[in-house]
Amino acid sequence: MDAAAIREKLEATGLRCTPQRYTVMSFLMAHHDHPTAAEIFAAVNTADPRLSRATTYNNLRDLVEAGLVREVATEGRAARYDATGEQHHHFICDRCGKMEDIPWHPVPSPTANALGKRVVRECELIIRGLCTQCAPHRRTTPKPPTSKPSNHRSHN
Amino acid sequence: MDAAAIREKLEATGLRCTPQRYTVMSFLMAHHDHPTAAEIFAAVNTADPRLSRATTYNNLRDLVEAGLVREVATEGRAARYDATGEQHHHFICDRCGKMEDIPWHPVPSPTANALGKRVVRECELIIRGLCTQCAPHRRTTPKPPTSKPSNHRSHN
DNA sequence: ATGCCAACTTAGATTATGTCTAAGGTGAGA
DNA sequence: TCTCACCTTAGACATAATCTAAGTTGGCAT
Repeated sequence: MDAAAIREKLEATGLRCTPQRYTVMSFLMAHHDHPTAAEIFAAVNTADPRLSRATTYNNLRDLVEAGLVREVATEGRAARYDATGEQHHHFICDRCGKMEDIPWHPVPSPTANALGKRVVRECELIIRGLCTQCAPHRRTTPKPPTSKPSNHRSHN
Repeated sequence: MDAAAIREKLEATGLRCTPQRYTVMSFLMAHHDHPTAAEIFAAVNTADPRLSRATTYNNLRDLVEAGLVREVATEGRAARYDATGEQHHHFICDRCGKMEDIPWHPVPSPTANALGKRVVRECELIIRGLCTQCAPHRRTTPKPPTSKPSNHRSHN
């Protein structure tokens, strides 16, 4: 997506297209691996050292409120973001914690009975299991290369 | 579930049934509202002041690793826990952020094609929308009583 | 029975993540 | 050209989680 399109997207929601905001939005649209706020900050701050941490967080919040970006639900402590393009499901690896996108397919909503007066906007699937890299190992060595540290209580 | 049953559950996974661990497990089995680690600590520490914060976190991690407890995926920053009893889906309110359980119903796994070599353990639904309390309001006042603070950049 | 050792607990320090404060910059429209 | 709302910023602060180093406990080998 080109610059003008991003600008339009932002302005359509009432947000000014500042250089900082543009940079954050543009980064998110180019990275579909659910970066954390810290990762986004590191990347955009390297690209443009003017961009401060507070601004990164402010802009992420603004973009989420505007509906241009979503905060994905994960077990980790750091919030992860995703420029809402096409909808997709998520796969979370039990062993390495990695989160991957799974192509969208519609899922059945619970019965009206189970939902009561709740109003449903969307239904997303969280699939758990072993990712392509971890599946062959099954339950051998505890953790693969880059992952959640997970250093249990290794004690002394 | 009585004390002996909890003890057996713990010992079946190789964990000692210490008073502290028992207290944490027992609390989680009695509360199905996805308490945060901080809430769990506050509750168990009040019940038994010997129980320290580090121990609460250590035990939660041990229980999760043992598969007796799960850490639920949420957008919030604090991890939330759930004693794995019967499976259920989750509903997250867009407006107040509350997470509620939805009775289980089986959901279709994605096609083998979309999954590749991944091994699926379970599929959980995350349903988003407006909860019973928030639905009537639709998009009127920004937030209900007890919720995510959400105090945007209110500035000066 | 005793001593060992791994599992466990603990208080407090430390790290990681996110938010707030107070000040200043920017630009569209009066 | 003034103004005011919107925006950015550095750094202080708050919150959530983990680590450290020391002590406790209990099963078990001797």
